[in-house]
Amino acid sequence: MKWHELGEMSCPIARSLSIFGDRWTLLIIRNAFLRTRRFDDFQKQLGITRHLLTERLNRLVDNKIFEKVLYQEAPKRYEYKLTEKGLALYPIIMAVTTWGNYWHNEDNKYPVLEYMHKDCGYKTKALMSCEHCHKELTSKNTLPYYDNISQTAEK
Amino acid sequence: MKWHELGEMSCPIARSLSIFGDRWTLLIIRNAFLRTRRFDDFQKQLGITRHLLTERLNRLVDNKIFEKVLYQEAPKRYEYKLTEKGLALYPIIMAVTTWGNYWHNEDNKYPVLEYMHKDCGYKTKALMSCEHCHKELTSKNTLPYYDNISQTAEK
DNA sequence: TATTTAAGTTCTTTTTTAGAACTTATTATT
DNA sequence: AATAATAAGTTCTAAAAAAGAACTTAAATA
Repeated sequence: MKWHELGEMSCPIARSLSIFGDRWTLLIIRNAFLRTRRFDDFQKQLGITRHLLTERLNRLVDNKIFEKVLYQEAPKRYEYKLTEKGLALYPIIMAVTTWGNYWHNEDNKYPVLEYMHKDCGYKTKALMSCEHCHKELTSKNTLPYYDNISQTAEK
Repeated sequence: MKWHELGEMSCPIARSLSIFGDRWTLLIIRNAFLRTRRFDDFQKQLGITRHLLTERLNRLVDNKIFEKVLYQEAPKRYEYKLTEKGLALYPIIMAVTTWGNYWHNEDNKYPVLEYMHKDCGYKTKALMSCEHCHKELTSKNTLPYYDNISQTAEK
């Protein structure tokens, strides 16, 4: 399967992975959430090659996850700013963080990245919960399905 | 940066990506949640090369996300079953699904994968919420930090 | 006996990634 | 005025990873 084929699958996970299913893209996005916006800053913070960073940023712009915003006229310089679509990736960042913190951290070898919920003022954990009853969602208590089953064939 | 270096970073996102930061691994895990357990079934459903599938399954077993369970004596055959650590990846699957459904789906070209919450009986959306006040967590209202700041240097 | 099933392994080719040096336009420093 | 620094790339070559197809092995089945 090639990249572009992955992007045309009906499964929303496959389509998402056609954008960030690699070693670097979610790290770039993580740093964007930490307010990094410029090419050289991403490059220095991540240690990614300039070549790859160019390619990844272009993909993210093409997919409307970043927008290029002019910040200097001569020579023209742009920064990369998360769009609304990009900001909507936050739950993924939190879910990955939470798993890495508590499950992929044998003997608590690594520090735990905590989250403070500013609205209520408490240190919090991110829970996946039901929008209806607010209880936690797990693989045991949820059932995935396509509404229109005829559209689900992935061939 | 090499794979193994990514796995030794203190950032939980970087460490997580050292396991599933590629095109295939989350798809394998998605299918595992849909009850696929055997080598040939993963291979046929995904279209992944047998070579890569072997490599990925081994990595997942090494990292205790799958366990190999003997299901036949002669010749010995094992199936790949999600461990508790593997099941804990479900919020990531849901977060990726939700984003792909609602944000990476221009003109509703692709079907929306819905979730039913069996406990309350309603069709639901997965929300990232605060374990304390149960309100939704977003990049605007949360603040990430390491408790022990001295451990956070990533070099 | 020949075919099928299941889970890999081996091989070659193609694609991606890593790593380092180079470019371009402008501003700041000596 | 000449030189160095800043910022955002681009252009190379070498190394690593993935794609794709064929082969292996051991037992069950037709």
